[in-house]
Amino acid sequence: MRQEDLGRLVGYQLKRVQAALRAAMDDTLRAHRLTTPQYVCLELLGQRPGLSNAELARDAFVTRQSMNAMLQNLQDAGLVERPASAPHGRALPTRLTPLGASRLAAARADVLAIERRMTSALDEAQTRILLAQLDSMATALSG
Amino acid sequence: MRQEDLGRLVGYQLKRVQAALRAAMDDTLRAHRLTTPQYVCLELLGQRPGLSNAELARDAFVTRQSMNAMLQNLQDAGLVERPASAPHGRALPTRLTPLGASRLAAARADVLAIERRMTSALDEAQTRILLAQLDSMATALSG
DNA sequence: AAGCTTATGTCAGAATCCTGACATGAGACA
DNA sequence: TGTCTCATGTCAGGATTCTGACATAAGCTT
Repeated sequence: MRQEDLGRLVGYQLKRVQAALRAAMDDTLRAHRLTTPQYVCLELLGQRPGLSNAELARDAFVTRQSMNAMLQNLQDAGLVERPASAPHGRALPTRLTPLGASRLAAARADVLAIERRMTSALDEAQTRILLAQLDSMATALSG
Repeated sequence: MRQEDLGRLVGYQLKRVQAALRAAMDDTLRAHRLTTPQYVCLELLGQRPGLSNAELARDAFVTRQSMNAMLQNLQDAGLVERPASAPHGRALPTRLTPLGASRLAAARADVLAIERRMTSALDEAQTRILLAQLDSMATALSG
């Protein structure tokens, strides 16, 4: 097939996998009435309740403005809740509603199935090495 | 449950690396007056001259409409050229102008430096394995 | 106490990208 | 030949995200 130079760059293959993963997640999450960024937001809140908008934005790799709009939608859908006033500073700690928690649990099963399918060619040791390599790549770029 | 921590998911680390890579490329390419998608487009044309808009879109992981707008900008900037009418079918084969080729060469040096920095912790054998793993992950999701 | 720094939430505007739709050109096939 | 299917380029509209900017709140330094 096409054996062009671009395919031998890690950055290009990275983008290719990420695009395929995003498409697979969008397809699956549509049945749960969630977008991929929304799912990431719910997952973060499920594991670390009380995160502020800015913290969520950093961990989801979007801007504060984008995450704020996303939280508005999730709040209107009744999946998350925020206090009207800040208990400390300006940060508004966000939490999942019972509806949001159940929606997350249902969606997570399907997303984990995608993750398993994606890494089906890798055993546990290879996956561990891959995670370490990805971590070193991210820190090499950010740090 | 620590096992289901987001950081232990390959998909999340993938997104993290991709975000860091995109930020690094945006910063570097700004000096060349190029965006990251525009650079990818020029790189594709540099290696496979005469690609159509639809082919470029597929290989750059964007829609035809987005790529078409991108080509309009690159054409206005004098970096690429397209014939006014299609020599066969409806596809308009696009090529780099001399200015586009030189711009690409200058930008490529900086982008390859980022690629090397990103994979600085990996030797040649590890990089080869990583590329193979990423390829298997993409095909497992798409196929 | 006063000023500086940092972080957060928010508003306004623009740029980017996408979904949906339509007409055109080429090849396949009855 | 006529029709069907597929791919391409393009238009219109909307959704998402970003950049830039501002005011507020807490911690720290002087």
